[in-house]
Amino acid sequence: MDQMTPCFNYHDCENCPIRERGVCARCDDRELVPLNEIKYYRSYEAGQTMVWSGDAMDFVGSVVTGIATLTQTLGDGRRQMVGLLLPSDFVGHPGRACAAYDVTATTDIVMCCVRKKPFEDMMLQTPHLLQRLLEITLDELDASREWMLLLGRKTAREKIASLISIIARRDASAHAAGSGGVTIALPLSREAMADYLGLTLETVSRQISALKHDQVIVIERKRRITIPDMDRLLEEAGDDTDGGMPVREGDPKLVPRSSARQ
Amino acid sequence: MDQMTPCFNYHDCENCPIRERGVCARCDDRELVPLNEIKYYRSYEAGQTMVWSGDAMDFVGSVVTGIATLTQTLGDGRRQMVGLLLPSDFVGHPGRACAAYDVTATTDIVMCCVRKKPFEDMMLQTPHLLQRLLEITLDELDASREWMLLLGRKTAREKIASLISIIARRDASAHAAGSGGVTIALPLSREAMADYLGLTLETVSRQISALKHDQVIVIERKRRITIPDMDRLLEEAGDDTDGGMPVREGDPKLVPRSSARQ
DNA sequence: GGCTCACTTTGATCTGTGTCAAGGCCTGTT
DNA sequence: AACAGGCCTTGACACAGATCAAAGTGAGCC
Repeated sequence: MDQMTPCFNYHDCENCPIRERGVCARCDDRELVPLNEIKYYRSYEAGQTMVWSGDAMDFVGSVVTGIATLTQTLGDGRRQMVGLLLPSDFVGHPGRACAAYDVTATTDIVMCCVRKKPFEDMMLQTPHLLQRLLEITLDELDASREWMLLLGRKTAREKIASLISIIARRDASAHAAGSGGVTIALPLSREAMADYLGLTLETVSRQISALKHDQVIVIERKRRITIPDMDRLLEEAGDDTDGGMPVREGDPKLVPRSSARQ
Repeated sequence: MDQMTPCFNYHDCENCPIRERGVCARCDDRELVPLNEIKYYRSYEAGQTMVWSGDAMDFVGSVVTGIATLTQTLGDGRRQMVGLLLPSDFVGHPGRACAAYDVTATTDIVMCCVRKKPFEDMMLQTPHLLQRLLEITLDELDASREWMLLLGRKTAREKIASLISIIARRDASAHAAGSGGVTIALPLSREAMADYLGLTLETVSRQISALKHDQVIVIERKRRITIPDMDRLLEEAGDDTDGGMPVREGDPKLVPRSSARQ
Protein backbone atom coordinates (compact mmCIF):
# COMPACT_ATOMS: atom_id res chain seq x y z
CA MET A 1 0.00 0.00 0.00
CA ASP A 2 3.02 2.21 -0.19
CA GLN A 3 5.67 3.08 -2.60
CA MET A 4 7.97 0.62 -4.23
CA THR A 5 11.15 2.42 -5.01
CA PRO A 6 14.01 -0.02 -5.14
CA CYS A 7 16.88 2.30 -4.43
CA PHE A 8 19.75 -0.04 -5.17
CA ASN A 9 20.24 -3.31 -6.96
CA TYR A 10 21.31 -6.50 -5.36
CA HIS A 11 20.42 -8.48 -8.37
CA ASP A 12 21.85 -11.58 -6.90
CA CYS A 13 21.80 -12.70 -3.31
CA GLU A 14 25.52 -13.45 -3.28
CA ASN A 15 26.47 -9.95 -2.31
CA CYS A 16 23.51 -9.29 -0.07
CA PRO A 17 24.55 -7.67 3.21
CA ILE A 18 22.29 -10.00 5.18
CA ARG A 19 23.19 -13.19 3.37
CA GLU A 20 24.73 -14.60 6.54
CA ARG A 21 21.94 -13.80 8.96
CA GLY A 22 18.62 -13.52 7.12
CA VAL A 23 15.97 -16.20 6.63
CA CYS A 24 17.98 -17.39 3.67
CA ALA A 25 21.16 -17.87 5.70
CA ARG A 26 21.03 -21.66 5.62
CA CYS A 27 20.06 -21.92 1.97
CA ASP A 28 22.70 -23.24 -0.38
CA ASP A 29 23.31 -21.77 -3.82
CA ARG A 30 20.89 -24.14 -5.48
CA GLU A 31 18.10 -23.17 -3.08
CA LEU A 32 18.81 -19.53 -3.62
CA VAL A 33 17.82 -19.67 -7.27
CA PRO A 34 14.04 -19.81 -6.86
CA LEU A 35 14.18 -17.32 -3.98
CA ASN A 36 16.09 -14.97 -6.19
CA GLU A 37 13.31 -15.14 -8.73
CA ILE A 38 10.44 -14.29 -6.44
CA LYS A 39 12.06 -11.71 -4.21
CA TYR A 40 11.80 -7.98 -4.78
CA TYR A 41 13.06 -4.91 -2.98
CA ARG A 42 10.99 -2.23 -1.44
CA SER A 43 12.19 0.91 0.21
CA TYR A 44 10.56 3.34 2.58
CA GLU A 45 11.50 6.71 3.93
CA ALA A 46 12.20 7.47 7.56
CA GLY A 47 8.96 8.00 9.42
CA GLN A 48 6.81 6.16 6.93
CA THR A 49 4.41 3.51 8.19
CA MET A 50 5.07 0.39 6.16
CA VAL A 51 2.18 -1.72 7.42
CA TRP A 52 -0.89 -0.87 9.48
CA SER A 53 -2.03 -3.26 12.19
CA GLY A 54 -5.11 -5.13 11.04
CA ASP A 55 -4.55 -4.52 7.36
CA ALA A 56 -4.12 -7.39 4.98
CA MET A 57 -0.46 -8.22 4.59
CA ASP A 58 0.32 -10.18 1.48
CA PHE A 59 4.06 -10.33 1.82
CA VAL A 60 6.81 -11.23 4.23
CA GLY A 61 10.23 -9.66 4.24
CA SER A 62 13.61 -9.04 5.79
CA VAL A 63 15.25 -5.77 6.66
CA VAL A 64 18.29 -5.31 4.41
CA THR A 65 19.40 -1.88 5.57
CA GLY A 66 17.83 0.56 8.00
CA ILE A 67 15.74 0.26 11.14
CA ALA A 68 12.03 -0.24 11.72
CA THR A 69 9.77 -0.69 14.72
CA LEU A 70 6.78 -2.85 15.55
CA THR A 71 4.18 -1.11 17.68
CA GLN A 72 0.84 -1.98 19.18
CA THR A 73 -1.77 0.57 20.07
CA LEU A 74 -4.60 0.61 22.57
CA GLY A 75 -7.98 2.03 21.59
CA ASP A 76 -7.26 5.36 23.28
CA GLY A 77 -3.87 5.87 21.68
CA ARG A 78 -1.49 4.47 24.26
CA ARG A 79 1.35 2.88 22.33
CA GLN A 80 3.86 0.17 23.06
CA MET A 81 6.72 -0.78 20.83
CA VAL A 82 6.98 -4.58 20.74
CA GLY A 83 9.95 -5.03 18.50
CA LEU A 84 12.92 -3.26 17.00
CA LEU A 85 13.88 -4.48 13.55
CA LEU A 86 17.51 -4.28 12.50
CA PRO A 87 19.10 -5.57 9.30
CA SER A 88 18.42 -9.31 8.79
CA ASP A 89 15.32 -9.25 11.01
CA PHE A 90 12.22 -10.84 9.57
CA VAL A 91 8.71 -9.35 9.32
CA GLY A 92 5.52 -11.26 8.79
CA HIS A 93 3.68 -14.25 10.07
CA PRO A 94 3.37 -17.07 7.55
CA GLY A 95 -0.10 -18.50 7.88
CA ARG A 96 -1.68 -15.28 9.04
CA ALA A 97 -3.51 -12.96 6.68
CA CYS A 98 -3.44 -9.69 8.61
CA ALA A 99 -0.69 -7.71 10.25
CA ALA A 100 -0.82 -7.79 14.03
CA TYR A 101 1.24 -4.62 14.51
CA ASP A 102 2.07 -1.35 12.90
CA VAL A 103 5.45 -1.49 11.20
CA THR A 104 7.16 1.88 10.90
CA ALA A 105 10.43 2.86 9.31
CA THR A 106 12.63 4.73 11.78
CA THR A 107 15.32 5.46 9.24
CA ASP A 108 15.22 5.10 5.49
CA ILE A 109 14.95 1.39 4.97
CA VAL A 110 15.24 -1.29 2.32
CA MET A 111 13.32 -4.53 2.63
CA CYS A 112 13.76 -7.77 0.73
CA CYS A 113 10.21 -9.04 0.22
CA VAL A 114 8.46 -12.12 -1.06
CA ARG A 115 4.74 -12.43 -1.56
CA LYS A 116 3.31 -14.55 1.20
CA LYS A 117 1.84 -17.39 -0.82
CA PRO A 118 4.99 -18.16 -2.86
CA PHE A 119 7.02 -17.88 0.32
CA GLU A 120 4.82 -20.36 2.14
CA ASP A 121 4.96 -22.75 -0.78
CA MET A 122 8.69 -22.50 -0.98
CA MET A 123 9.06 -22.95 2.76
CA LEU A 124 7.27 -26.29 2.56
CA GLN A 125 9.81 -27.48 0.05
CA THR A 126 12.92 -25.95 1.59
CA PRO A 127 13.71 -27.21 5.09
CA HIS A 128 16.69 -24.88 5.29
CA LEU A 129 14.36 -21.92 5.04
CA LEU A 130 12.02 -23.38 7.64
CA GLN A 131 14.88 -24.20 9.99
CA ARG A 132 16.33 -20.74 9.83
CA LEU A 133 12.96 -19.07 10.32
CA LEU A 134 12.40 -21.21 13.38
CA GLU A 135 15.78 -20.18 14.78
CA ILE A 136 15.01 -16.53 14.16
CA THR A 137 11.58 -16.81 15.72
CA LEU A 138 12.89 -18.58 18.81
CA ASP A 139 15.49 -15.86 19.26
CA GLU A 140 12.81 -13.18 18.87
CA LEU A 141 10.73 -14.95 21.48
CA ASP A 142 13.61 -14.97 23.93
CA ALA A 143 14.24 -11.29 23.28
CA SER A 144 10.62 -10.36 23.79
CA ARG A 145 10.51 -12.30 27.05
CA GLU A 146 13.57 -10.49 28.26
CA TRP A 147 11.74 -7.30 27.38
CA MET A 148 8.76 -8.43 29.46
CA LEU A 149 11.01 -8.55 32.49
CA LEU A 150 12.15 -5.03 31.74
CA LEU A 151 8.62 -3.71 31.25
CA GLY A 152 7.16 -5.44 34.26
CA ARG A 153 9.84 -5.06 36.88
CA LYS A 154 12.55 -2.55 36.10
CA THR A 155 12.70 1.05 37.26
CA ALA A 156 12.86 3.89 34.76
CA ARG A 157 16.60 4.26 35.30
CA GLU A 158 17.21 0.55 34.81
CA LYS A 159 15.07 0.61 31.67
CA ILE A 160 17.15 3.36 30.10
CA ALA A 161 20.40 1.69 31.06
CA SER A 162 19.13 -1.59 29.61
CA LEU A 163 18.10 0.01 26.34
CA ILE A 164 21.45 1.69 25.91
CA SER A 165 23.35 -1.48 26.67
CA ILE A 166 21.23 -3.49 24.25
CA ILE A 167 21.80 -0.97 21.49
CA ALA A 168 25.50 -0.96 22.26
CA ARG A 169 25.58 -4.74 22.06
CA ARG A 170 23.68 -4.95 18.77
CA ASP A 171 25.11 -1.91 17.08
CA ALA A 172 27.73 -3.11 14.64
CA SER A 173 28.82 0.46 14.11
CA ALA A 174 29.67 0.87 17.78
CA HIS A 175 33.36 1.51 17.90
CA ALA A 176 35.72 1.95 20.73
CA ALA A 177 36.11 5.55 21.83
CA GLY A 178 39.27 7.09 23.25
CA SER A 179 39.84 5.73 26.73
CA GLY A 180 38.41 2.25 26.31
CA GLY A 181 34.85 3.51 26.12
CA VAL A 182 32.31 2.83 23.39
CA THR A 183 30.37 5.36 21.33
CA ILE A 184 26.97 4.60 19.86
CA ALA A 185 24.29 6.37 17.87
CA LEU A 186 20.78 6.20 19.30
CA PRO A 187 18.54 5.26 16.40
CA LEU A 188 15.44 6.38 18.29
CA SER A 189 13.87 9.67 19.33
CA ARG A 190 13.07 10.20 23.00
CA GLU A 191 9.46 9.52 22.20
CA ALA A 192 10.25 6.23 20.46
CA MET A 193 12.39 5.22 23.44
CA ALA A 194 9.47 6.01 25.71
CA ASP A 195 7.20 3.82 23.60
CA TYR A 196 9.74 1.04 23.75
CA LEU A 197 10.28 1.25 27.50
CA GLY A 198 6.72 1.84 28.66
CA LEU A 199 7.55 5.31 29.94
CA THR A 200 6.78 8.89 28.99
CA LEU A 201 9.08 11.01 26.93
CA GLU A 202 9.71 13.31 29.88
CA THR A 203 10.78 10.45 32.13
CA VAL A 204 13.14 9.19 29.43
CA SER A 205 14.70 12.61 29.16
CA ARG A 206 15.06 13.00 32.90
CA GLN A 207 16.65 9.58 33.36
CA ILE A 208 19.10 10.17 30.54
CA SER A 209 20.04 13.43 32.20
CA ALA A 210 20.46 11.63 35.50
CA LEU A 211 22.73 8.97 34.00
CA LYS A 212 24.73 11.73 32.40
CA HIS A 213 24.95 13.60 35.70
CA ASP A 214 26.19 10.42 37.39
CA GLN A 215 28.72 9.96 34.59
CA VAL A 216 27.40 6.57 33.58
CA ILE A 217 27.13 7.98 30.06
CA VAL A 218 28.56 10.99 28.25
CA ILE A 219 26.35 12.90 25.84
CA GLU A 220 28.13 13.78 22.63
CA ARG A 221 25.16 15.08 20.72
CA LYS A 222 21.54 14.40 21.58
CA ARG A 223 21.51 11.21 19.59
CA ARG A 224 25.11 10.19 20.19
CA ILE A 225 26.46 8.97 23.50
CA THR A 226 29.57 7.30 24.75
CA ILE A 227 29.80 4.75 27.48
CA PRO A 228 33.02 5.18 29.42
CA ASP A 229 32.56 2.04 31.49
CA MET A 230 30.38 -0.72 30.09
CA ASP A 231 30.37 -2.74 33.30
CA ARG A 232 29.06 0.24 35.20
CA LEU A 233 26.23 0.59 32.68
CA LEU A 234 25.36 -3.10 32.92
CA GLU A 235 25.23 -2.75 36.66
CA GLU A 236 22.77 0.11 36.32
CA ALA A 237 20.68 -2.04 33.98
CA GLY A 238 19.97 -4.32 36.91
CA ASP A 239 20.22 -7.69 35.21
CA ASP A 240 23.75 -8.61 36.08
CA THR A 241 23.15 -12.29 36.63
CA ASP A 242 23.98 -11.93 40.27
CA GLY A 243 24.32 -8.69 42.15
CA GLY A 244 27.23 -9.92 44.21
CA MET A 245 26.79 -12.60 46.83
CA PRO A 246 25.54 -15.77 45.20
CA VAL A 247 22.11 -16.39 46.68
CA ARG A 248 19.43 -18.89 45.72
CA GLU A 249 17.55 -21.47 47.71
CA GLY A 250 18.67 -20.99 51.26
CA ASP A 251 16.53 -19.11 53.76
CA PRO A 252 13.52 -17.84 51.86
CA LYS A 253 13.35 -14.90 54.23
CA LEU A 254 16.46 -13.57 52.56
CA VAL A 255 14.82 -13.42 49.18
CA PRO A 256 13.20 -10.03 48.80
CA ARG A 257 9.72 -9.91 47.35
CA SER A 258 9.00 -9.15 43.79
CA SER A 259 7.86 -5.77 42.42
CA ALA A 260 9.87 -2.74 43.45
CA ARG A 261 9.04 -0.86 40.30
CA GLN A 262 6.24 1.51 41.10
CA MET B 1 17.30 -33.06 38.31
CA ASP B 2 13.91 -33.96 39.64
CA GLN B 3 11.71 -36.93 39.97
CA MET B 4 10.44 -38.97 37.10
CA THR B 5 7.23 -40.54 38.20
CA PRO B 6 5.11 -41.31 35.18
CA CYS B 7 1.70 -41.28 36.77
CA PHE B 8 -0.33 -42.66 33.89
CA ASN B 9 0.28 -44.51 30.70
CA TYR B 10 -0.35 -43.18 27.26
CA HIS B 11 1.63 -45.90 25.66
CA ASP B 12 0.63 -44.78 22.24
CA CYS B 13 0.12 -41.28 20.99
CA GLU B 14 -3.24 -42.08 19.46
CA ASN B 15 -5.15 -41.38 22.62
CA CYS B 16 -2.98 -38.53 23.78
CA PRO B 17 -5.05 -35.57 24.99
CA ILE B 18 -2.81 -33.15 23.11
CA ARG B 19 -2.57 -35.12 19.89
CA GLU B 20 -4.41 -32.38 18.01
CA ARG B 21 -2.47 -29.39 19.30
CA GLY B 22 1.02 -30.45 20.39
CA VAL B 23 4.24 -30.29 18.37
CA CYS B 24 3.26 -33.63 16.92
CA ALA B 25 -0.10 -32.36 15.66
CA ARG B 26 0.89 -32.42 12.00
CA CYS B 27 2.68 -35.74 12.11
CA ASP B 28 0.99 -38.64 10.38
CA ASP B 29 0.84 -42.12 11.87
CA ARG B 30 4.04 -43.16 10.16
CA GLU B 31 5.95 -40.22 11.57
CA LEU B 32 4.57 -40.89 15.01
CA VAL B 33 6.34 -44.23 15.28
CA PRO B 34 9.87 -42.97 15.94
CA LEU B 35 8.55 -40.20 18.18
CA ASN B 36 6.69 -42.78 20.17
CA GLU B 37 9.92 -44.63 20.73
CA ILE B 38 11.97 -41.76 22.07
CA LYS B 39 9.36 -39.94 24.15
CA TYR B 40 8.90 -40.48 27.86
CA TYR B 41 6.61 -39.01 30.49
CA ARG B 42 7.63 -37.04 33.46
CA SER B 43 5.41 -35.71 36.19
CA TYR B 44 5.89 -33.05 38.79
CA GLU B 45 3.93 -31.95 41.82
CA ALA B 46 2.30 -28.58 42.22
CA GLY B 47 4.83 -26.02 43.37
CA GLN B 48 7.84 -27.96 42.16
CA THR B 49 10.45 -26.18 40.05
CA MET B 50 10.96 -28.30 36.97
CA VAL B 51 13.91 -26.41 35.49
CA TRP B 52 16.14 -23.70 36.88
CA SER B 53 17.16 -20.82 34.68
CA GLY B 54 20.76 -21.23 33.57
CA ASP B 55 20.92 -24.94 34.24
CA ALA B 56 21.68 -27.35 31.47
CA MET B 57 18.47 -28.56 29.87
CA ASP B 58 18.90 -31.75 27.94
CA PHE B 59 15.28 -32.28 26.94
CA VAL B 60 12.35 -30.54 25.36
CA GLY B 61 8.75 -31.33 26.13
CA SER B 62 5.06 -30.59 25.92
CA VAL B 63 2.58 -30.12 28.72
CA VAL B 64 0.11 -33.00 28.61
CA THR B 65 -1.98 -32.14 31.65
CA GLY B 66 -1.60 -29.41 34.26
CA ILE B 67 -0.24 -25.89 34.27
CA ALA B 68 3.27 -24.47 34.56
CA THR B 69 4.84 -21.03 34.47
CA LEU B 70 7.99 -19.55 32.97
CA THR B 71 9.58 -16.89 35.14
CA GLN B 72 12.61 -14.65 34.96
CA THR B 73 14.30 -13.19 37.98
CA LEU B 74 16.40 -10.11 38.53
CA GLY B 75 19.49 -10.28 40.73
CA ASP B 76 17.66 -8.81 43.72
CA GLY B 77 14.69 -11.14 43.55
CA ARG B 78 12.18 -9.18 41.49
CA ARG B 79 10.30 -11.71 39.42
CA GLN B 80 8.37 -11.56 36.18
CA MET B 81 6.37 -14.39 34.73
CA VAL B 82 7.02 -14.54 30.99
CA GLY B 83 4.80 -17.41 30.00
CA LEU B 84 1.91 -19.54 31.16
CA LEU B 85 2.05 -23.12 29.93
CA LEU B 86 -1.20 -24.95 29.38
CA PRO B 87 -1.69 -28.43 27.93
CA SER B 88 -0.11 -28.74 24.46
CA ASP B 89 2.33 -25.88 25.08
CA PHE B 90 5.96 -26.58 24.29
CA VAL B 91 9.01 -26.06 26.52
CA GLY B 92 12.56 -25.84 25.39
CA HIS B 93 14.72 -24.17 22.80
CA PRO B 94 16.20 -26.55 20.25
CA GLY B 95 19.74 -25.45 19.59
CA ARG B 96 20.28 -23.96 23.03
CA ALA B 97 22.00 -25.84 25.82
CA CYS B 98 20.76 -23.97 28.88
CA ALA B 99 17.34 -23.00 30.12
CA ALA B 100 16.65 -19.28 29.92
CA TYR B 101 13.85 -19.29 32.50
CA ASP B 102 12.69 -21.05 35.61
CA VAL B 103 9.90 -23.47 34.79
CA THR B 104 7.61 -24.15 37.73
CA ALA B 105 4.62 -26.46 38.05
CA THR B 106 1.57 -24.55 39.27
CA THR B 107 -0.59 -27.65 39.50
CA ASP B 108 0.42 -31.29 39.35
CA ILE B 109 1.63 -31.72 35.84
CA VAL B 110 2.54 -34.37 33.28
CA MET B 111 5.02 -33.60 30.52
CA CYS B 112 5.75 -35.55 27.37
CA CYS B 113 9.51 -35.23 26.94
CA VAL B 114 12.15 -36.08 24.38
CA ARG B 115 15.87 -35.72 24.92
CA LYS B 116 17.09 -32.72 23.03
CA LYS B 117 19.58 -34.35 20.70
CA PRO B 118 17.22 -37.05 19.36
CA PHE B 119 14.52 -34.42 19.02
CA GLU B 120 16.75 -32.13 16.98
CA ASP B 121 17.80 -35.01 14.77
CA MET B 122 14.27 -36.05 14.20
CA MET B 123 13.18 -32.49 13.49
CA LEU B 124 15.68 -32.27 10.64
CA GLN B 125 14.08 -35.30 9.03
CA THR B 126 10.47 -34.49 9.77
CA PRO B 127 9.21 -31.27 8.19
CA HIS B 128 5.81 -31.74 9.82
CA LEU B 129 7.43 -31.46 13.21
CA LEU B 130 9.39 -28.42 12.17
CA GLN B 131 6.34 -26.76 10.65
CA ARG B 132 4.22 -27.25 13.71
CA LEU B 133 6.94 -26.02 16.04
CA LEU B 134 7.28 -22.90 13.94
CA GLU B 135 3.53 -22.31 14.15
CA ILE B 136 3.56 -22.76 17.90
CA THR B 137 6.55 -20.45 18.30
CA LEU B 138 5.02 -17.73 16.12
CA ASP B 139 1.83 -17.89 18.19
CA GLU B 140 3.87 -17.68 21.39
CA LEU B 141 5.66 -14.66 20.01
CA ASP B 142 2.38 -12.91 19.23
CA ALA B 143 1.10 -13.72 22.70
CA SER B 144 4.22 -12.39 24.37
CA ARG B 145 4.03 -9.18 22.34
CA GLU B 146 0.44 -8.72 23.37
CA TRP B 147 1.65 -9.16 26.92
CA MET B 148 4.29 -6.47 26.38
CA LEU B 149 1.49 -4.03 25.60
CA LEU B 150 -0.22 -5.02 28.82
CA LEU B 151 2.93 -4.69 30.92
CA GLY B 152 4.01 -1.41 29.41
CA ARG B 153 0.80 0.50 29.02
CA LYS B 154 -2.16 -0.89 30.91
CA THR B 155 -3.43 0.22 34.31
CA ALA B 156 -3.67 -2.25 37.17
CA ARG B 157 -7.42 -2.61 36.68
CA GLU B 158 -7.01 -3.24 32.97
CA LYS B 159 -4.28 -5.77 33.66
CA ILE B 160 -6.52 -7.78 35.98
CA ALA B 161 -9.44 -7.63 33.57
CA SER B 162 -7.15 -8.74 30.73
CA LEU B 163 -5.80 -11.67 32.71
CA ILE B 164 -9.26 -12.86 33.63
CA SER B 165 -10.51 -12.58 30.08
CA ILE B 166 -7.49 -14.44 28.73
CA ILE B 167 -7.95 -17.25 31.20
CA ALA B 168 -11.64 -17.37 30.34
CA ARG B 169 -10.83 -17.59 26.66
CA ARG B 170 -8.24 -20.33 27.05
CA ASP B 171 -9.90 -22.31 29.80
CA ALA B 172 -11.55 -25.26 28.14
CA SER B 173 -13.27 -26.07 31.39
CA ALA B 174 -15.00 -22.72 31.46
CA HIS B 175 -18.68 -23.44 31.26
CA ALA B 176 -21.68 -21.24 30.99
CA ALA B 177 -23.09 -20.25 34.35
CA GLY B 178 -26.78 -19.59 35.07
CA SER B 179 -27.80 -16.36 33.41
CA GLY B 180 -25.54 -16.40 30.37
CA GLY B 181 -22.40 -15.80 32.43
CA VAL B 182 -19.21 -17.85 32.46
CA THR B 183 -17.50 -19.40 35.47
CA ILE B 184 -13.77 -20.02 35.57
CA ALA B 185 -11.18 -21.34 37.99
CA LEU B 186 -8.16 -19.14 38.51
CA PRO B 187 -5.16 -21.42 38.27
CA LEU B 188 -2.92 -18.86 39.96
CA SER B 189 -2.41 -17.48 43.45
CA ARG B 190 -2.59 -13.73 43.92
CA GLU B 191 1.17 -13.67 44.10
CA ALA B 192 1.54 -15.54 40.82
CA MET B 193 -0.93 -13.14 39.20
CA ALA B 194 1.14 -10.26 40.49
CA ASP B 195 4.26 -11.79 38.98
CA TYR B 196 2.46 -12.24 35.70
CA LEU B 197 1.06 -8.71 35.58
CA GLY B 198 4.04 -6.77 36.89
CA LEU B 199 2.16 -5.69 40.03
CA THR B 200 2.29 -6.42 43.73
CA LEU B 201 0.11 -8.98 45.38
CA GLU B 202 -1.72 -6.27 47.31
CA THR B 203 -2.60 -4.33 44.18
CA VAL B 204 -3.91 -7.51 42.57
CA SER B 205 -6.10 -8.17 45.57
CA ARG B 206 -7.40 -4.60 45.66
CA GLN B 207 -8.23 -4.51 41.97
CA ILE B 208 -10.03 -7.83 42.14
CA SER B 209 -12.06 -6.45 45.03
CA ALA B 210 -12.79 -3.34 43.00
CA LEU B 211 -13.97 -5.32 39.97
CA LYS B 212 -16.15 -7.35 42.31
CA HIS B 213 -17.54 -4.20 43.90
CA ASP B 214 -18.37 -2.83 40.46
CA GLN B 215 -20.03 -6.14 39.57
CA VAL B 216 -17.75 -6.82 36.63
CA ILE B 217 -17.02 -10.17 38.25
CA VAL B 218 -18.65 -12.25 40.98
CA ILE B 219 -16.44 -14.06 43.44
CA GLU B 220 -17.61 -17.60 44.11
CA ARG B 221 -14.64 -18.75 46.13
CA LYS B 222 -11.24 -17.09 46.22
CA ARG B 223 -10.05 -19.03 43.23
CA ARG B 224 -13.35 -19.27 41.41
CA ILE B 225 -15.11 -16.38 39.74
CA THR B 226 -17.97 -15.90 37.37
CA ILE B 227 -18.22 -13.29 34.67
CA PRO B 228 -21.82 -12.14 34.27
CA ASP B 229 -21.12 -10.04 31.18
CA MET B 230 -18.11 -10.90 29.07
CA ASP B 231 -18.38 -7.76 26.93
CA ARG B 232 -18.24 -5.63 30.02
CA LEU B 233 -15.07 -7.41 31.12
CA LEU B 234 -13.45 -6.98 27.72
CA GLU B 235 -14.26 -3.30 27.86
CA GLU B 236 -12.52 -3.07 31.24
CA ALA B 237 -9.52 -4.85 29.72
CA GLY B 238 -9.00 -1.85 27.50
CA ASP B 239 -8.05 -3.53 24.27
CA ASP B 240 -11.36 -3.46 22.50
CA THR B 241 -10.10 -2.78 19.03
CA ASP B 242 -11.79 0.56 19.02
CA GLY B 243 -13.31 2.32 21.97
CA GLY B 244 -16.13 3.78 19.92
CA MET B 245 -15.63 6.39 17.27
CA PRO B 246 -13.33 5.11 14.57
CA VAL B 247 -10.28 7.35 14.68
CA ARG B 248 -6.93 7.02 12.89
CA GLU B 249 -5.02 9.43 10.74
CA GLY B 250 -7.01 12.64 10.81
CA ASP B 251 -6.02 15.54 13.02
CA PRO B 252 -3.02 14.41 15.05
CA LYS B 253 -4.10 16.74 17.84
CA LEU B 254 -6.98 14.39 18.47
CA VAL B 255 -4.72 11.44 19.15
CA PRO B 256 -3.89 11.36 22.84
CA ARG B 257 -0.31 10.76 23.78
CA SER B 258 0.99 7.44 24.88
CA SER B 259 1.57 6.32 28.47
CA ALA B 260 -1.29 6.87 30.89
CA ARG B 261 -0.15 4.13 33.17
CA GLN B 262 1.96 5.97 35.64
C1' DG C 1 -14.06 -27.80 68.42
C1' DG C 2 -10.01 -25.42 68.36
C1' DC C 3 -5.31 -24.71 66.40
C1' DT C 4 -2.10 -23.81 62.68
C1' DC C 5 -0.50 -22.17 58.52
C1' DA C 6 -0.83 -20.34 54.11
C1' DC C 7 -3.17 -17.25 51.56
C1' DT C 8 -5.96 -13.11 51.06
C1' DT C 9 -7.95 -8.70 52.20
C1' DT C 10 -7.86 -4.13 53.90
C1' DG C 11 -5.91 0.23 55.81
C1' DA C 12 -2.49 4.06 56.12
C1' DT C 13 1.16 6.19 54.13
C1' DC C 14 4.98 6.97 50.83
C1' DT C 15 7.11 7.63 46.34
C1' DG C 16 8.28 7.07 41.39
C1' DT C 17 6.56 8.35 37.42
C1' DG C 18 2.82 10.65 34.89
C1' DT C 19 0.81 15.23 33.65
C1' DC C 20 0.85 19.96 32.55
C1' DA C 21 3.47 23.79 31.22
C1' DA C 22 7.28 26.63 29.96
C1' DG C 23 11.66 27.23 27.80
C1' DG C 24 15.99 25.79 25.32
C1' DC C 25 18.51 24.14 21.35
C1' DC C 26 19.40 22.75 16.94
C1' DT C 27 18.79 22.82 11.59
C1' DG C 28 16.92 24.62 7.65
C1' DT C 29 14.71 28.68 5.27
C1' DT C 30 14.12 33.33 3.74
C1' DA D 1 20.45 37.68 10.91
C1' DA D 2 16.10 36.58 12.06
C1' DC D 3 12.48 33.10 12.10
C1' DA D 4 10.06 28.68 12.21
C1' DG D 5 9.33 24.07 13.52
C1' DG D 6 11.07 19.90 15.50
C1' DC D 7 12.91 17.80 19.14
C1' DC D 8 14.56 17.87 23.91
C1' DT D 9 15.00 19.47 28.80
C1' DT D 10 13.44 21.10 33.14
C1' DG D 11 10.17 22.42 36.82
C1' DA D 12 5.98 21.99 39.79
C1' DC D 13 2.54 19.16 41.15
C1' DA D 14 -0.71 15.02 41.19
C1' DC D 15 -1.80 10.40 41.64
C1' DA D 16 -1.54 5.17 40.78
C1' DG D 17 0.47 1.76 42.72
C1' DA D 18 4.27 0.32 46.12
C1' DT D 19 5.29 -0.44 50.92
C1' DC D 20 4.49 -1.47 55.68
C1' DA D 21 1.38 -3.35 58.85
C1' DA D 22 -2.43 -5.80 60.71
C1' DA D 23 -6.38 -8.52 60.60
C1' DG D 24 -9.57 -11.93 58.16
C1' DT D 25 -10.53 -16.57 55.93
C1' DG D 26 -10.55 -21.31 55.25
C1' DA D 27 -8.62 -26.03 54.76
C1' DG D 28 -6.30 -29.56 57.12
C1' DC D 29 -5.01 -31.72 61.52
C1' DC D 30 -5.12 -33.16 66.34
